[in-house]
Amino acid sequence: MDLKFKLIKTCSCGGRLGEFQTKYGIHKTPMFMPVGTQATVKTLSPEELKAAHADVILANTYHLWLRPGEDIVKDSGGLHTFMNYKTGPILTDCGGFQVFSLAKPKDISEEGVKFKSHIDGRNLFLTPEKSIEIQNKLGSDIIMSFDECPGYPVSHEYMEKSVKRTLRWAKRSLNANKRRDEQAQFGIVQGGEFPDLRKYSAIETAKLNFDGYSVGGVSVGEDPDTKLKMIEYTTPYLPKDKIRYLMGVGEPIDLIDGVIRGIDIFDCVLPTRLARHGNALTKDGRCNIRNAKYIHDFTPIESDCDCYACKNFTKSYIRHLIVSDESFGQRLISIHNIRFLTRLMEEIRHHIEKDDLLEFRDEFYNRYNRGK
RNA sequence: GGAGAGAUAGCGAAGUGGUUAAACGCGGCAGACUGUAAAUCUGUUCCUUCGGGUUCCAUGGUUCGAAUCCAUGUCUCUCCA
Repeated sequence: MDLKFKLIKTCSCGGRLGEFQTKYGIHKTPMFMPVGTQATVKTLSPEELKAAHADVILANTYHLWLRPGEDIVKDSGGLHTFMNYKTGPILTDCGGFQVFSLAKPKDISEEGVKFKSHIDGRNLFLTPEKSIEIQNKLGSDIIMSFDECPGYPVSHEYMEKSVKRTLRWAKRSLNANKRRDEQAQFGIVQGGEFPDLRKYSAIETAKLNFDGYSVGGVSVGEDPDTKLKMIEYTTPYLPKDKIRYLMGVGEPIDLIDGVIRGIDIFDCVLPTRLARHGNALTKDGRCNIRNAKYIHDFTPIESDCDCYACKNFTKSYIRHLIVSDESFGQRLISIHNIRFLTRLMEEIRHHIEKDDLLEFRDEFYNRYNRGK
């Protein structure tokens, strides 16, 4: 499916203002996508996601393959129907990251990856073809090619081998997609911290003519400077008329820095995971709502935030819920954190338009880190 | 009135002569979290001017040494009248 990505403006610092189209409408970039691995953005209903201005959301091939099984989702009418998410597109990740993050042993060969189920320990074999077949059955709007996500650090020698294999897997993933007309497909660039490999991976992946390109292998344990370099080594070699997707990055300042380096869309578990652990994102940095200093704080998490949590509840109350292990507290902070990031993206788009994104970046950075 | 059982740090609960300032859990106080094996994980939790000080109901005793043994007292629980 052609996403009809339109690059509206590139600001002087490199930030891109754009939009793309799906049957759900026009989607503005830069954009943040919340993660709903198991066909649910944890603790949130589709209505709450919409209210938090979530647009595209993620789901995961690996998890849904194991449970409930892609055929169940298909029989239900597809992922949108299964989870009743009707207001925006769904992107499915390919399962490559799970091969990286799940416990060993794993055995990576040309054919695919042998590893063990985290649920019952049974042997699994995931290949590019299998990943795409599952994603075809899930019926997401954007699917990801199967890649290897090496950790950090990894030797240049290994990374080169891995990048070339991921490239071969990208071709196989493309050939395996039986629903290209309905499901857009992205390729994933790897290459770790190595400029030559990032460049090679970007150029060669771009030759395959995907509908968009991901920067993968980021946020796998590297330091902040290296993370930015990984992006800088990649985006110059990606086609300008296609979406660039930075996978797994969601720290507010990283989103701005990513946009400055030419990224259009992001996904991350951070806002929802932090929320479940009692951390609210604010312009003044993270707010650990469990802290005793909020016991008597009857103000909202952020007074200028338009989310349901901030419009209706105080820090004192939300703290009480979190400390008491009440799920409503996790839900309220999840709503806020997602809205915080969607609002941040709105601001980023605004500042690309005004062409003062770098100034905004510095202001945001200073305020966000002032308490530290 | 009689017979048993017990009292350990904020709470619950180990520990029956030294390596015990006292396991473990909860609670408290903080921290981490980046394509979700995460409503998870980590640190810390008697006082301290960091030298040390004072602890296991109370008091007295035995011992080189006691939360641990003995005596008395106080309180709590169970059962029988």
